[in-house]
Amino acid sequence: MKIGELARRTGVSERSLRYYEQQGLLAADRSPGGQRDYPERAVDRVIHIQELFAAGLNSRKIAEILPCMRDADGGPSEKATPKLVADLTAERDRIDRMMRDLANSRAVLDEVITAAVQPRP
Amino acid sequence: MKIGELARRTGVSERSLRYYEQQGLLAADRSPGGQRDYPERAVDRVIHIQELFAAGLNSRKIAEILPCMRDADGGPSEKATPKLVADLTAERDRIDRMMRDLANSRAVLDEVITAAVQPRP
DNA sequence: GTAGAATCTGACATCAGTGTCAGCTTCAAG
DNA sequence: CTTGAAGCTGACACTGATGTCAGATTCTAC
Repeated sequence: MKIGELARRTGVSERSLRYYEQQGLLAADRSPGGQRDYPERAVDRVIHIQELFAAGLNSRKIAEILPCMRDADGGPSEKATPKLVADLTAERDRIDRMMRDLANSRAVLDEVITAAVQPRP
Repeated sequence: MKIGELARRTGVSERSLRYYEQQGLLAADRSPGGQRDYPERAVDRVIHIQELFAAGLNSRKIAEILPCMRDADGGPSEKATPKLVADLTAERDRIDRMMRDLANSRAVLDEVITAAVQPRP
């Protein structure tokens, strides 16, 4: 599959897909003329990458995690090192914190919205 | 209270406090010599600002919301306009989406961690 | 073979909050 | 008064994923 189709199917821009390759997150074969040729699994991989970006991880960390993830083909190709596990645990804690903060922020917004819709008598 | 104390009490850098003022988020009196003098309520206000930043709102939006928030003194000084309510509702939806995404990302991390700690037989 | 769509590389811009530094002024304690 | 800590302004850097553009090349359908 060429880059245009992958972009269309994942909703990720071609620019970003090339960036992912540059960061070592997403490999691609090349046609004789040099154009990228992605395997079918790239779709899931890109989606995984986006999930991790959405979680606030940077590309370096994502590059470490990806080989340890179970993908469409089955088990992970690498096992996480103790250090990576520690890092990931820290990230998970950070996400937990972020979710609590977001819940709080949501409540703040909600209060403003409610107050505006149903003003004090 | 001067800027150093406010920074210490809120955990926000002096640089950021000055930036908040520049963005119209945080007013301060000035001493005869020109130094900022914050009221006690500024502490809560800064915390509110941080909450909203953490929720992904930018300073423009925060500037719109702040006057509509209930602060230490009681009721909001302004009522949210219909447009602001619509904006805030959209933000709230965005936060909801983000929380779902984070929950998903958390599960992804958790899977990697679990797989590493307790490998398949 | 040729036209047009798709892809390539490389470079520069953006956003927005924050860090940091320089040079100067003000404040407070002795 | 003096001295050192704290504050002020203004400027520049950074981060890091993504947008965008230019100019060249490749692919695909006719």
